[in-house]
Amino acid sequence: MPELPEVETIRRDLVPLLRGRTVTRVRIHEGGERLAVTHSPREMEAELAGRRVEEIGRHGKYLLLRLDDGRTWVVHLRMTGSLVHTSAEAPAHRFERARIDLDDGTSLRFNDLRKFGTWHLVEDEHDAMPLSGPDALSSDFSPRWLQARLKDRVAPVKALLLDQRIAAGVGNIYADEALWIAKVHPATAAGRLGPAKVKRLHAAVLQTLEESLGDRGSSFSDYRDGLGAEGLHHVRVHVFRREGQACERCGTIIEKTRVAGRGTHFCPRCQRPS
DNA sequence: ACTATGCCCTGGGTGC
DNA sequence: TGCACCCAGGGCATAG
Repeated sequence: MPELPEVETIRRDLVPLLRGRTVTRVRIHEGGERLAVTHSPREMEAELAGRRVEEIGRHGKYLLLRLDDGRTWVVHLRMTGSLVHTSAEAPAHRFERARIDLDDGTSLRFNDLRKFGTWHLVEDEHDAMPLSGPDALSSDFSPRWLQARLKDRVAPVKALLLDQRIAAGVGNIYADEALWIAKVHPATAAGRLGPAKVKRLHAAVLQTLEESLGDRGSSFSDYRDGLGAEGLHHVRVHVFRREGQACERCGTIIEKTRVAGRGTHFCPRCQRPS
């Protein structure tokens, strides 16, 4: 599941391969009717053909391919999507949903087992991500901002960490990791966290995202970087999918439960309810 | 305004 | 070996 560190790794991989390149042809394969949100598959193919990619940006988990006609091609990988640069001749991945051929004879493949990934082609990129707040690695995501967003809320703090309006880019892996680092129980009513704990949680979010980015992301299942390789961070996580194993801080067995409708991993000793 | 729930989708894993 | 069932979850819609 690509979250901020994974999408940023892909972005950095693709910048030198894609910037300044012109799209010669796009093919959305049979069964990809839901991929292009703003256009039909045939329209999307036609609109993208001939466009040059000027810049590649990112906001939260969205990749932003800024085109020479002023529009932005907004790509979201959801849980199982990947965008991998290959030769034109490389055989299709088992779950290839679309291919993008470039003017240097290479191609990009959009692979997505569960078909949840989306493409938008828009004049204003905000239209493609209306519920996104500050990117979690931007200065707009500050301790003060987080404090204000959590104040008086009774929802579990984990649910709010997953809310892209509060911290765009945080997903299930890094929410669990940040809560462990900050020693906060995931089901704590957000408004009950004092300023010191909120500050600790904010720092923990940055820490886990940056550590994973340094490892080129986590490959728990389908995530691949822009060249098709796995990330390295999944072997260094503290709690995510480590239920039944010892907490590396205190030795207590990590538990798995359900919070905000998501699988949630935590240390019952380090992260006592407060 | 906030919170909870269900939907989308499909392969992999489990239990019988 | 085969089959039915359940699980994973980001973003969004909807209900309460």
